[in-house]
Amino acid sequence: MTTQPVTRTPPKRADARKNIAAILEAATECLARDPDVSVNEIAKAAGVGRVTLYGHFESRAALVAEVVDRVMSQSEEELAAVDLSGDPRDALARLIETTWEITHRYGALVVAAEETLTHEQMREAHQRPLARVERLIKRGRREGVFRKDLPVVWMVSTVQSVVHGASIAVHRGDVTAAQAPHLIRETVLSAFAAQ
Amino acid sequence: MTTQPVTRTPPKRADARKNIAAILEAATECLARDPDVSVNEIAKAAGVGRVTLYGHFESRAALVAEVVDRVMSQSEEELAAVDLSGDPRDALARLIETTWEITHRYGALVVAAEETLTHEQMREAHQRPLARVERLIKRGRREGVFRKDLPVVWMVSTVQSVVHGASIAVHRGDVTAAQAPHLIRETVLSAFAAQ
DNA sequence: ACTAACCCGAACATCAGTGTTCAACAAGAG
DNA sequence: CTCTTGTTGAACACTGATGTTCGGGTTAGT
Repeated sequence: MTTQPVTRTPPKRADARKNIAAILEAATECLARDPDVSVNEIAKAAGVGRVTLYGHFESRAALVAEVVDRVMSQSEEELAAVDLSGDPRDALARLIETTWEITHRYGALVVAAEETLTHEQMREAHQRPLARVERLIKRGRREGVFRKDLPVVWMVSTVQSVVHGASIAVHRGDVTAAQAPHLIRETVLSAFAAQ
Repeated sequence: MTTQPVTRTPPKRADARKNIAAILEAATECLARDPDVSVNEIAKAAGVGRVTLYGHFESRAALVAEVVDRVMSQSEEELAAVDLSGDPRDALARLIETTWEITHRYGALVVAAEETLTHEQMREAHQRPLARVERLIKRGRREGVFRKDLPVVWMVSTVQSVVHGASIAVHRGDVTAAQAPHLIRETVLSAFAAQ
């Protein structure tokens, strides 16, 4: 999925590759700020003409899909590198830390994805990171450190809610980005603790 | 603010008043489902011509503002009726119950408001309900039943996050609307409990 | 240096939504 | 009953966005 299908066309020219990279980078940044940003602004931010952009991407939707795909695989990589062994509480804290960084970095990009991608694609995109949290929570319940009186699916959703809420709170200036991970961790772990 | 300025014009005709009511009702329902709904669809849902709608409301923005204003004052009324005395935990549970009902009922209307209203208007709209939660949390901290190691503003934001997350979870079918209040209450109270 | 690939701005077609005008028609208030 | 207010669909202008075409200019690769 993240591996590109082998193109049978001769390799692109150097400046074309550079422009494509610049467009993807600019699009990622722009969409993270404003999910409804126009193609025009993305092209301008990439230092490139709008026509050039359309030369490399079939449509706005295709560009957004490509950006989301890249961000997703990079995020997957980061999340896969998190150590989930040991005390589930510590593991969840580490997972939350990384999840927060990703969420904060890409801000409103998820909104752009929601507006562009199909529900099927969205479900697929959420599947792997969600499954990771779910596995960890289940282990914590088995080991008796997380409560068992709430549905697992709710607890997973709670992690997402609090992380997302923190992103908004930071954007609003209520708390700083530096203290956010601590607040999220403290809140979620208290909510999940077995009594 | 919620009181209409006394119009010096003669009272509207009966069918006009009825149509205005139908439009406001339809707009509330439509916007709660899709914040980007077109004026056309709102008019259709109200069983009225688009021109008629524009005869009663200067613009789409004016209509949205009116809808938000009405919803806000009704919500304010409901929230003001909540008994906030007694054990802060029980009081917060009651407040959460009502907050949940309102959030669930009006769904995506807040998104429509964000897209239409100014930041000033949004801040103003959030001020009163937020202040209510904040006062209650502060009292709970003074009385030693809520933790003091997290910023009050963060705790307020947490309530919002979890309620909003529950709305999404219900919409996604992960949990039912009936069990949502219980889950929210259980989660938030655990997160806020003094250790 | 030559050529194919690429860039770019301007102009165009298209589309969806907003907001307005008009003229015929319907209905409430007195 | 009648007159004023209100409703209506069709048609229009306008806006902002997407996506395309064209022609001339530029640049990377060999």
